[in-house]
Amino acid sequence: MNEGKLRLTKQRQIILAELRKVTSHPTADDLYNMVRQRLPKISLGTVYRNLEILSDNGIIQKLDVGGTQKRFDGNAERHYHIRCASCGRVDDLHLPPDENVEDKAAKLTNFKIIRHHLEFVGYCPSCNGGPKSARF
Amino acid sequence: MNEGKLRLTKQRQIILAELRKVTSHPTADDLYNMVRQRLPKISLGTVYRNLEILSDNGIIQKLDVGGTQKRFDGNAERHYHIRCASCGRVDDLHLPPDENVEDKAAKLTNFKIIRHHLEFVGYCPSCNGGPKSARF
DNA sequence: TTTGGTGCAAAGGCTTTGCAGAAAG
DNA sequence: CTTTCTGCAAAGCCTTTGCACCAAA
Repeated sequence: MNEGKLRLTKQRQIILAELRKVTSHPTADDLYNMVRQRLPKISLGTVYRNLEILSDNGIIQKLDVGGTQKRFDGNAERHYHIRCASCGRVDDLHLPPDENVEDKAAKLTNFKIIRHHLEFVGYCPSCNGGPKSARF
Repeated sequence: MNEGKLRLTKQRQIILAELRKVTSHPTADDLYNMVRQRLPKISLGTVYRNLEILSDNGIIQKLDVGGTQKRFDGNAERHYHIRCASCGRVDDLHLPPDENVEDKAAKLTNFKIIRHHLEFVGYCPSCNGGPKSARF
């Protein structure tokens, strides 16, 4: 975690700006390629470090929606996601967050609940026939 | 994926038996250590391969509940999970799966929905004071 | 037999980290 | 100035894979 104050470096500003431009929930590597168009000398390590810092501070969200890579969301508000089982694309789902569900869960466990995640898996419009039609 | 027929090898049977013994959602490495007590010569690669095959065939579930390692669940029925933000422990949550939520989501997207996952994050009884008291 | 499975070790893929120099405040 | 940040490269960690031998059916 990061205890000190954050500096507004060029790298940090551009990473955040690029992430906020899109709704595609890019991976760290995606962001690296996006940012590189404006800052060709930036390193992948810097992108990882900044994404970590920004999400630790609640400025962005780090998503773990399945797959091998983490994804990032420039929208820090609570919302749900849907992922394509075929191409991996992740979209926002504008379903109002269910507040009651945490109370219901609280009654069934001894955990102190902090938050919940709801993720849908399906086939996106481009992959719609199912897995076969989606492989190339 | 696996198209051929499955053989009932000693390794496969014991991996499945050990996984079904527990409700702790072990990682591949956890299982490796569990199985090694009965089959000392088994390799970690075999554990990974079998867990993959078993989950591809719907006999077990592979979980991606956050953190760096995947976890495995010997209970193939649909159910939700709760993870401790401090120690990483994952418990089952016996909240009845919400069937309606997939219909609601379907109206908001062009995806063909296959399934959904609901995961809670909190502090487990052992870590209950929050993150500070939980670090050793 | 035939064909899928195993053990071993190496390779892979994503992410983190040590370090010396650069830059923000 | 002081402290954080950056670029680079190496290291780390989890998982997958190639290969020769083994074993289930």
